[in-house]
Order: sequence, then C-alpha cells, then structure tokens
Amino acid sequence: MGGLLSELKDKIVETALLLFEKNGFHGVSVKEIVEYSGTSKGGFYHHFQSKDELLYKIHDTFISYVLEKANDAITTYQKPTLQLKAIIHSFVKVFDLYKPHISVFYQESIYLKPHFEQQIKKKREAFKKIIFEVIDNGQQSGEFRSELPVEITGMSILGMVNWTYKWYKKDGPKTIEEIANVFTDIILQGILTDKGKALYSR
Amino acid sequence: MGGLLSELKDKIVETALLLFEKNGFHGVSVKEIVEYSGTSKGGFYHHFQSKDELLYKIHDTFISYVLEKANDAITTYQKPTLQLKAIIHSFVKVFDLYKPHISVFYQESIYLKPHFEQQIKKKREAFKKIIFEVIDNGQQSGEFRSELPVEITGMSILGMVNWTYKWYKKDGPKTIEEIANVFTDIILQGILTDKGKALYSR
Amino acid sequence: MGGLLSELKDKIVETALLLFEKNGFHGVSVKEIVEYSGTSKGGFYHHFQSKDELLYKIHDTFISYVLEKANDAITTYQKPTLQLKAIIHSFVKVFDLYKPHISVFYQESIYLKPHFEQQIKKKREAFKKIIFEVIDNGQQSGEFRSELPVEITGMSILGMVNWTYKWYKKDGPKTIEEIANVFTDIILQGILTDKGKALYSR
Amino acid sequence: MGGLLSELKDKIVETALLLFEKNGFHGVSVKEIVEYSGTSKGGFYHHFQSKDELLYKIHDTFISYVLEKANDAITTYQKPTLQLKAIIHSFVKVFDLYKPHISVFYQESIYLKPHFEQQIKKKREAFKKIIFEVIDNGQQSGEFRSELPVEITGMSILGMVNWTYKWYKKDGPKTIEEIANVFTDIILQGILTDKGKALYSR
DNA sequence: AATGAATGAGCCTTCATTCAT
DNA sequence: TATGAATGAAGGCTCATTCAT
Repeated sequence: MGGLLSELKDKIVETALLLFEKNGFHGVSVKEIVEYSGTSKGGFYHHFQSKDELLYKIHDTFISYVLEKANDAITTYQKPTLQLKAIIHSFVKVFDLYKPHISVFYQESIYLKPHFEQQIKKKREAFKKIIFEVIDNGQQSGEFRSELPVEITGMSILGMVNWTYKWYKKDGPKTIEEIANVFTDIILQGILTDKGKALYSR
Repeated sequence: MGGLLSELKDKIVETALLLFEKNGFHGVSVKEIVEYSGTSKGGFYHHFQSKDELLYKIHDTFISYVLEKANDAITTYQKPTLQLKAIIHSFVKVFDLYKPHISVFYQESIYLKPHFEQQIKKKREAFKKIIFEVIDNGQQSGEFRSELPVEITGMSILGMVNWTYKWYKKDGPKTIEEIANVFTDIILQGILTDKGKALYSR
Repeated sequence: MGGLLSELKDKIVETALLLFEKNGFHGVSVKEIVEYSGTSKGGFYHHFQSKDELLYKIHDTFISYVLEKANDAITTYQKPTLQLKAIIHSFVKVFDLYKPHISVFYQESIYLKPHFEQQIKKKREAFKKIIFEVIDNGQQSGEFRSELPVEITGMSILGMVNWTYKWYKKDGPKTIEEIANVFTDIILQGILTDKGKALYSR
Repeated sequence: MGGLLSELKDKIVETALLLFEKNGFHGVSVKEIVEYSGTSKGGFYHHFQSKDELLYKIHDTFISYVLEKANDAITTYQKPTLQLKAIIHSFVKVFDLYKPHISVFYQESIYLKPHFEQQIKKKREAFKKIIFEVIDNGQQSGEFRSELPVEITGMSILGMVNWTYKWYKKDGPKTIEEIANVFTDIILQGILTDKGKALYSR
C-alpha cells in the first residue's frame, strides 16, 4: 500500500536499468534482477509480461520523454537557432536524469522484439523529424548554411550528442552544462551563416 | 602450402560479422554460424578457442586498422588541421569496408570478456589519444579555438563520426565521400579560429 | 440470501468443465478459470481447497449420477434384458446432460490425486459391478449367451457406450435417442440367446 | 555406433511411453524422461525438437501401424465379414505390442500441438473411413443388417475395441486372443443378417 | 466473502563446449 | 583437420497457492 502505485515495479525497472547498462540485456538474468530488486520471479512476471516487455518499457520511457522535450523546445521558441539550441541543451541534460535509460536505448534496441521495435521506431522517427525540420527551417530563414544537406547535418548533431552516453560520467570532471555548451558552440559555429552568427552573437 | 591460410577461418569471421550485426552477439548461436559458414562445431572450435575469442578477433581487426590509419594520417601531414581532416576522412571511409565490424565493435563490446576487453581498450585509448593530441596541437598552433576543452571536442568529433554506423547504408542516397565532406566541413567551421580558417580556405 | 447456495461455485464448475473438456486439466490454469467465471483467485480458493479438489468434484458429480441411474434401472426392472436396456439407455442419455463431465471423467482422471482417485474408483467399481451382475443374471436365466465371459462382455458394452464421448456432438446429425437404440440393438442381438430374443422381440 | 540407428532415441521413446501412460503427458517432465533413459537434457533435444514432437512421434508410430494393418486386412480378404473380422483381430492384437502407445494415443492427443494434431487426424480419419466402407459394403452385399446406420455402427465397434486400453493387462486373466474372439463374436452376432450368419457359421 | 499482489518451485528449452571417432 | 552426438548449467517463464487487506 502507500501512496505510490506499485513501488515494486519502479524498483524493478531501476534495478534492471543499472544492470542492463553494466552487463547488457543478455548479460543479466531475470533471476539477478529480482534478487537485486528484493522480489521474486512471480513478482516480476506479475508486473511485466516478459523480460522483453521490460526492455520495451525502458525504451519507451526515455524516447517519450525526449520527444516531449523536443516538442516543448520548438513550441517555446520560434527561431530555428534558438530551437536547436534548446533541443540540444534539453537533450544533453537528460543524461543526468536518464543516463542508464539512454545507454540501454542505444545498446540494446537490437534485442527489442519486432512488435515493440515498431512502436519505438515511430517515436524515434518523430524525434528525428523535429530536428530535420528545425534545420530545414533554419536554412530557409538564412540562419543556417544551406549548402549542408539536412539529413547528414541532422545525423551529425544527433551523433555528437548521443555519443555522450559512451563516455559521460555524472561524477566526472565535466559538468553536463559544460558539455552542452561546448556541443552547442561547435554546432552553431559549424552550421550558422554569417547572418545567423550576427543575430545570435553572445 | 601456398594460397590463403585457412579460408575457412575467414569465412567464419565473415559470416559471424553479418549475423552479429543483424541479430547481436547473443542473438546468434555457434550452431547458426557454422551452418551458414558451411562447417561444423568441430571446425569452428579448431579455429577459435571460444565464441568470445571470435568476438575479440572481430574487435581487434577493426581497431587495429583504424589505429594504423590514424597513425598514417599524422605521419603524412604536419599541420593539425590537415591531420584532423585526414583522420576524419580515413575513418569515415572505413564504413565502406568495415561496416559490420564497426557495428559489432560499438554494439557488442559490452560482451567482451574482461581479458579481451583490456586489450581492445588499450588500442581504443591509443586512438583517442591521437585525436586529442591533434586537437591540442591545433590549439597551441592557433589553428583551433583554444576555448574549447580538448576532451569534449574530441569526443564530439568521435561521436559525430562513430554514430554513422547507426544510419549509414552503403546503397543509400548519400555516398561516404559526401558524408565525410559534410562532417569535415561542420567540424572545421566549428573549431577553427579565424586564423585557421584563413590558412585553409578552399 | 435464500435461493441457491453459492451460484458462484456452480459457475466455477461449469466454466472449468468447458475449459477442461477443450484444453485438458493441465491446459487450463486457475487464472483462466477465475477470469472466465468472473471471480478471483480468492473467490476460487474460498470454494475449493485446490484445483485438484475441483477436478474431484467434477468426477464425483458424474459418477454419482450414473451410479444412481444404474441402481434405478435394476430396481425398476426385474428381467436382466430389460435392466441392461435401461442402463444403456439411461447412460447414453447422460451425454446430453453431462457431456463435458464425461469427457473430463475419461480424459483427466489420470491427474486425480491418489486420495481422490480412491474415492472415485469405489463408485466406478460399484457401477461396473452392477453391469457384470446383470450380465451374470441374464446368463443364468438363459436370456444371455452363457459362452460369453462376463467381464469381457461387460467391458465391451461399456466401451461401446463410453466411447461416445469421443465423437458425439449435441448438434450433430444423430440424436442421442437414435444412438441409444442402435447400441441396444447391436448389443442385444450380440448377446441374447434365441430364447432371449423370443422373449423380447419387438 | 553399432548396428542400430540411435538406440538412444528408441530408449527415450520407450521410457517416455511408459511414463506418459502412467502419469500423463503433463505428469512427466523432460527431466524425468532423461533420467530414466540414462541421458541428458541435451541428449533429448538432440533427438527431438521438443517434448511436443516426442508426443507426436508416439502418436504417429501407432496410427501408422494400425492404418497399415487395416489396409492389409481389406487387401487380403474380399468379403466384408472377413475383412471386418481381420481388422478387429489385428487391432486387438496390437495391444500386446503397443499398449502404451495406445494409452497415450487416446489419453494425451488433446495436448498435441495444432500442427501435429492435423497430421494425426488425417491418418485417424483414413482408418475410420476403411471401417465405414467395410460396413457399407457388407450392407450392400446383404451380409450386414442394413437398418443399422453406418457411422454409429462403426463407432460402436471402434469404441468397444478402443476401450480395451482402459482395462487390458498383458499379465491379466484374459488373453488378447480370447478378447479378440469375444469382440468379434458379439459384433458379428450383432450386425450380421441371417444370410450373413449362414455364410460364415463356424 | 472476496481481492489480487506476491511467492518460488518447477517446467521446457537453449547453447557454448567437449570428445570419441 | 573435421565431425556431430552428447553434456549440463543456465535461462525465461508458468502457475497453484498464500495472505494481508
């Protein structure tokens, strides 16, 4: 009982996240998850249809969150440059909240069962679409260099940002703020036109 | 005897690579590998101590190759800007040759046994060190913006480039040359000083 | 209050019966039973000690009923031929009322726990005894061919009749009356002496 | 090695047969089967795709055998009465060879997976068809009473014979020969016309 | 009376690896 | 070199049953 709906379920997710991040989806057994969560096989399967569904839930929690944040960013700001800045910043900051989710998202999605994979893919595409559109708009408004192909540019930004999960440590020497600033700096220097730079110079 | 030493061994690696890329290390059994390779369990274990060793060999082939290319790049050129350009170009071009290796390298390294992982890590660090040193040298020579922290800058470049394995398709609409050029363009615009830009303007 | 004692209990039995008939005792879980019955685990275990007890109750309901009918038959009639006819008829007619019980009785009794199995066995033996005695009496009275061994004859009649559960469909092309008549016809022709036939010719 | 192809496979089938007969398909675990067979889980799954496939193989061995025997019977004899006699005799005699197969066949077929069930059903129907045709032919030739419906008559014969698996014991007081004779006797008396009886009187 | 979250023993199956040939 | 039958630990999952509410 108590206030929260099924603390156990949350505990299982949290535990699984840490274990998956460290040892990979196939490097962690349900037995281990339940032992570290302080529950039982039955407890696990009462809350999740399968280990695969747990993996899906982890994926969905993360992608839904970043998709929402990206939508917030483009709603809050009108100018592509500011939108892009906001998206990058919000995304990078997610690392402090969702680092294990992100690691699992990018490492283990290959093991999502087809049915689940489709649902995740939809949201992933939606997120990419937002970024591509921001870049496209920025080129049309003259803020971004229009000689850069939208897709490659978009993927290069995504790559730079996403890759952070491979090396960022919360208790490392670099704060997430600092990282976000450097990324934004390099990218904007890299894609802004002179006109764009003039508009948004610090 | 002449000819190739053990074509079978190569055939096994090649097959495993494709299967691992598609289904993940744990999504492929030794049985499958030997069936698709046209050999047997015995044949497999004659050439590899274990499935883990096969994974290691795949990792090693790739990291050794890119490390060598990076060394070539810094030996061939003297100026950091040219060195960085060469490294990025050579790395991106690897995708046409080693796409499956790269996918496996970045997706499955979590499953490397500790002993193997250490050996790979050494080469990976050596590769990163080369990049970091190029950036550092560029900042000291005044070509690169010295306000950017070396590590974050290095990782942002690595991220942008590495991420390509997630989306690049050999028969897709973008050639690897085009991608390499866009990456180099964005990065150099992003990190070059005005002085640097003046030196290397097209 | 008032009315039927625990309609829920009956609903559970009814549901279980249909499910067991279709999927077998081990092909149906308590969870399924309670879901289809519109109750809960707690509701189930309030009425039944165990899933095994439910199986027992189903067995007992059926065997008690046919035993009673057989007793009625031998009480109502004096002549073995008429008794046998009545038993066969009453038994075959049970199919319209108790088809699922019968299927479960003959298919799943192997899974009765020893304790329950013994109790069912007693009634089953009592029923067989009645049939054997009718045959024996018929031979002694000269109505039945005495060269036929009682047990084999009895079991052949039982087999013919029981087997009906494997193929009889309530909405099939043959009515239960028709089937009962054919069985009686074949059996009586098969075991009656000429004297017997003379006595009971239509 | 040695002469026989996989004695182990046969040993597994034999063991499973005895265990299934006694405890039912779901009352026996693969663990038990391999322990009694003197092999291992791996050994089992090297020979059988699944426990379900083992169940299928047992079904198929039996139904294929009786189908063949029934075909022999109608090929060897021309007259329906002799054909029917031969079929019953050969079928009943199967009990000495295949008693456990038969028990499993009639008790556990409910647990056959749909794919396997279909294949068995085909052969089962073919067998029934042979019997129905013999009866039909006998009625047309005037040997069998034509007022009896073919299907009910056929099923009554099948029921009488099949039911034997419920009570026959190889070391019991009745030989299989004796049983076969009584069955044949009752059935022929039951369905033969006077003309038929005249033709085949002992 | 009734609920349903939680239990944990036990089930079927997979699979990397070994070894007699 | 090469084979493939055999191993057995370990994995994901089911399910009858319990019990606090």
